[in-house]
Amino acid sequence: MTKQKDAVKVSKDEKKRPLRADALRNEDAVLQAAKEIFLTSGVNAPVRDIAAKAGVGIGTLYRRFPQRSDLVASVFRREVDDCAAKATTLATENAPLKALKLWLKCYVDFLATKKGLAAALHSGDPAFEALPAYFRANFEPALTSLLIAARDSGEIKEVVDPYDLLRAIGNLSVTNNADDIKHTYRILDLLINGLQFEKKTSRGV
Amino acid sequence: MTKQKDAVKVSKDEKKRPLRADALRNEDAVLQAAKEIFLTSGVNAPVRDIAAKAGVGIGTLYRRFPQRSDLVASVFRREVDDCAAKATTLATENAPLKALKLWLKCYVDFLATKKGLAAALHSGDPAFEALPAYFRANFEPALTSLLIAARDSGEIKEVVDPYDLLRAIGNLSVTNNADDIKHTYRILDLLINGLQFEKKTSRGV
DNA sequence: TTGACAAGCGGAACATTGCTCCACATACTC
DNA sequence: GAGTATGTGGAGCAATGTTCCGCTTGTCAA
Repeated sequence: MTKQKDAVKVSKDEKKRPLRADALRNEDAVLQAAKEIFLTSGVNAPVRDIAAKAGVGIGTLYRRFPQRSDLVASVFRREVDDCAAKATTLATENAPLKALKLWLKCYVDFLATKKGLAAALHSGDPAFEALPAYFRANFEPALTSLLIAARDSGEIKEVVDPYDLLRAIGNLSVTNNADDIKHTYRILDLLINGLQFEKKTSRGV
Repeated sequence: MTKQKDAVKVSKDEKKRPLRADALRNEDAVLQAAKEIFLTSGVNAPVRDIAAKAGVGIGTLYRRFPQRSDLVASVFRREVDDCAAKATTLATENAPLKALKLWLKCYVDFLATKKGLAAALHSGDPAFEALPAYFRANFEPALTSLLIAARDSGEIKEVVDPYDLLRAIGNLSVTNNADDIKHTYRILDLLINGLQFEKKTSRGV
């Protein structure tokens, strides 16, 4: 209503005001603390522990994340963002095939830390409903660009459907235990190897 | 130590004494109540509700099932037992193929009520670790005998690997929503149909 | 049938944890 | 520097898992 608000509004593109600096800091601290605690104690860790680790009060945490599940979902989204963003970084710093390999390893590592979350995803909590779509919406383009770059450079012959590949690796990781990650890496090598050569025409069985 | 105890011990095969009659009744009531409540409210339903529905005190429930997860696991085992036992019943009351069909439908229904449990199974709680093995140890023989009977009677041509079939149907059920059970039935019909005819030699792709 | 007592029962009480509320603090605007 | 919207912190509430223990009851020898 007032001039000030309008002035502020102009400087920002949507809401009335930017978040206060301390609020931003706190939000970041909470997400970081939650990420670490989820990793060590699982997604069912007490909210109090997360607030304590982040050095903020419980009220602060709840203002930003009204429900436990909101926090879990935010951490998840943030990690998806990080992992997907790494595709760009890796692509600029490495040859296409190398970038592809490195990123797929990142992806496996990402999955490896999501054990407890798989259970949460199936809990029926509405806060989690959008996560699979978010997952796909971020990872599929990331992998697609890596695959295309590798094919254009001639380092791989085939471009598999990115979603198929993501799912295949996902299934690998889900079925295996935490310490089977070596096994997952080996199968991953096999998959990458397969990408590098002309597909033979399959016949019979 | 005393004669009495020895006498009792002889009449029983393992522990010192049989469970008191009321204790047995209560255990049964709790399992029944838990089964119903898990179905309507999920496996996270309050323990108090279950005790109330069973008409017993909380202490009674906790004596028999020291942890929530013990109760969940017991209910699960009991349902596995029931479902597996039905294979025998159905086999004696029906022609082999009919028995097979009916049992697979039972199995689908069993799976349909296990949505919340899938999440619990991946929660990492040690009480659940043995459940997948229990699942397989009971269902695989049950299905095997039905399949063999149907093949011996000539009603089906192929005997697929029972575990493959169990898993395939399991995956069907997991991927689909609760009201997609009709769809699962249709695919199940297809599978059964496939069993009834000679397998064609596959070629290409 | 009865008495003795171990086995079992029930629920009050405690512990943990998700979440709310509001008096107080502080970053931002002018 | 003052005023105020914004944000903070943690006490406290409610729900729920779990323990504890005095009372009740099924069981069995006599």
